[in-house]
Amino acid sequence: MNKYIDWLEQKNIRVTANKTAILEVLDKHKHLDAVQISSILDTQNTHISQATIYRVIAELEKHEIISKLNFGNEHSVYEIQCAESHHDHLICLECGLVVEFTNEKIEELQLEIANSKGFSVITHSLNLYGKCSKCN
Amino acid sequence: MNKYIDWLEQKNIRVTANKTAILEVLDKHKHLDAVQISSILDTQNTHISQATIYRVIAELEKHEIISKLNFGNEHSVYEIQCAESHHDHLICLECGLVVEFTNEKIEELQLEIANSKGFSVITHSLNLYGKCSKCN
DNA sequence: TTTTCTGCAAAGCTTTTGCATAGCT
DNA sequence: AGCTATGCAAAAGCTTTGCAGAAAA
Repeated sequence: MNKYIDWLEQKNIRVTANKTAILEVLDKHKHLDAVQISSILDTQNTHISQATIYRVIAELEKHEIISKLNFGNEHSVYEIQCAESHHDHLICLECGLVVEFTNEKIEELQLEIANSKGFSVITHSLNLYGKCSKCN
Repeated sequence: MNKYIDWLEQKNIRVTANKTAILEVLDKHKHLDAVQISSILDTQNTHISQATIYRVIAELEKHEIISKLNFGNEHSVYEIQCAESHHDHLICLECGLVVEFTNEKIEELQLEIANSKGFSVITHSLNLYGKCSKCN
């Protein structure tokens, strides 16, 4: 509860029930798009207008409390970013399972490659698509 | 010219002027979305209805002649896939420059990671976002 | 009190679909 | 001839915006 309020206050964002409700949904069910967030809130009898959902998401993303991810063909999905370290994703194309991972060597190699092409890296996204152990 | 016809024939797709025109645009200007393809064709006095552009893109993607890419916030863009080996992308957040690269070690590490999580990898996408040498 | 947030309804964009005609093989 | 492709217009989705009233600091 207070966790979400803390995140907002740390970024000097006005605290409202809508914002904490959206953060709570995203914290419990990761990797949701705006429409899914809306649906889950409706299920919980916490209806929030779509306009507000989009506005809140945009603000949270701007302040780096949540981050936008692209998993292949679908729409962008969001996950909590603050209080979490960077990670990459393994996505099961069969059942949709998402597993997070980090790998130091890959991060290093990425910097080397960027360097060799004259790029400085600000961020990156690495998604591995395949089948999880259950779907194989 | 004939290159595009060959690609289509190899996949048993009916050859039409619209399809070869769209392939030609994508071959010359990489990483375009549907609207950009439409605009470029209009510039060349080769108007193709949007419905057709979307239908052709979908068919070309389904047959793996082109592939869809997500570069961060924007819409999906497309690039020629057939006759090109897999590669990853460095994207300049300032000027939009896209540089392609491949790295054997990263590919190997990806397989190792996936293995350790019980995943088999079908495909992957690795995008490095930053600033190119000109924009730094 | 002042600023920001919110809902509603409308508008904007991108993408998809139905249907009749045109084009490829 | 038979099957697929195409254009047009309409529909469907998702996202954004204007505005007036509500809530937070």
